[in-house]
Amino acid sequence: MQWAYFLDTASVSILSQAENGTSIEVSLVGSEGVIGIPIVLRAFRLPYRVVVQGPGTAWRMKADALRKEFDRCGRFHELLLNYVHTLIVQLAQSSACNQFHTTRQRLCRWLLASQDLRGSGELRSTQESLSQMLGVNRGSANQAAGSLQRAGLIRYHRGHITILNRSGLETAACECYRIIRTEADRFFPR
Amino acid sequence: MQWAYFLDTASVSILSQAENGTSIEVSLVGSEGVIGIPIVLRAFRLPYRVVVQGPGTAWRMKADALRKEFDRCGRFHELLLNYVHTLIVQLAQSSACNQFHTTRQRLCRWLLASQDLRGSGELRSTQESLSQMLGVNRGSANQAAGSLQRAGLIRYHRGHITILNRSGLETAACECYRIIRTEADRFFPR
DNA sequence: GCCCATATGTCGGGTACTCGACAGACATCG
DNA sequence: CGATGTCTGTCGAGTACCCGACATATGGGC
Repeated sequence: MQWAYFLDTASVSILSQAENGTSIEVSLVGSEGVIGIPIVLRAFRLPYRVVVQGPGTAWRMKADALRKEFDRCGRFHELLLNYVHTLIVQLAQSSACNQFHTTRQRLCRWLLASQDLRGSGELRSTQESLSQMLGVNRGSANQAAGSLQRAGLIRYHRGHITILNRSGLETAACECYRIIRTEADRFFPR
Repeated sequence: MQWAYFLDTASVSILSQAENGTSIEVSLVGSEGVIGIPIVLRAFRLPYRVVVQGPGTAWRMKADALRKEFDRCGRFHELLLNYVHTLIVQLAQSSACNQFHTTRQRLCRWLLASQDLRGSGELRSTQESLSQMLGVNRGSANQAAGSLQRAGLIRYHRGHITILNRSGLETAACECYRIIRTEADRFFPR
């Protein structure tokens, strides 16, 4: 890890790949987050893949500079620690969510989080890549997406997803979206 | 949060409770860990329950003192950050594990981690509490535990579990145990 | 020795999801 | 225009797990 990235309009997925080749998104990072937390935690590596979700801009910073500024224990230190806290809550909640909630509920959560990060109801993702984010079979992703489209919550076509009814999605999502969002808003209000 | 706890012989589960009342363990903390990370992250609360697994000892430290010592950015600062890194990996891996692996595999992982933390192959846990740790139905926990007992890997009786064949458990567990363990050993070798 | 709370075993119906496969719809490019 | 690769819809067999219920076994307390 030579650089840390502060995302501007880009959003980034952190993916875990299982031994059988399937993958699942463990964290979705946007402008309130940082790619490179292991640098400040003195770990310098992370056993996961980082995938940029689409075109967008970011700033980068040398790992050494990041650590030096962090170690001054000023406002930068505090902000990064706050982000680490929201990351921990995001990870813990995802863990429970994967165990308890249906693919449909989790898809709603992903769509809402993606809209938050990209600041737009227009998303780019095929059902194939959706299934890799959610860690499910493509057929299951198709069922969930089709169900949301029939309910009028989203519309999609060849890799282009449009969110039509955000509050409807919030109702159809599990509580995990709200829990993660509440914790993030404490430190990074919009 | 008034106190942070440094565990000695105790082990502690951090549980997430879903709205339907079911629960799942999101983190298992032992002597290499700390209860109270939100204090140093300036969050001071965490939306999860903390449950002590059994009798054991720990030291405690006032929240203010913890934060002050942390902010000196010395060795204590570094050690806590290292633990935060291992916590992040533990959470991310659990998230993937819950999605991909069977109850039997996950039970093996939990037994191995518990043995590591308690330093003993004698564990106290009923199938009911096992099911709450794994976030599954008690019937499923019963099936998984019965299968391991028939395979000669463990023996259990009325809330008392004995690990008979540790390497067999490692074979029957998913890769998640090894991944989490490897990351922890980097910073906290036994 | 008996009672009772606790722990474990089991069963059947139902559901969500997997896995592989195939077909149709669509956009792009030659 | 036709060919090709991508994206989406669907299907059937199989599996893991849920949920509630009930039965059995066990150990401690009276």
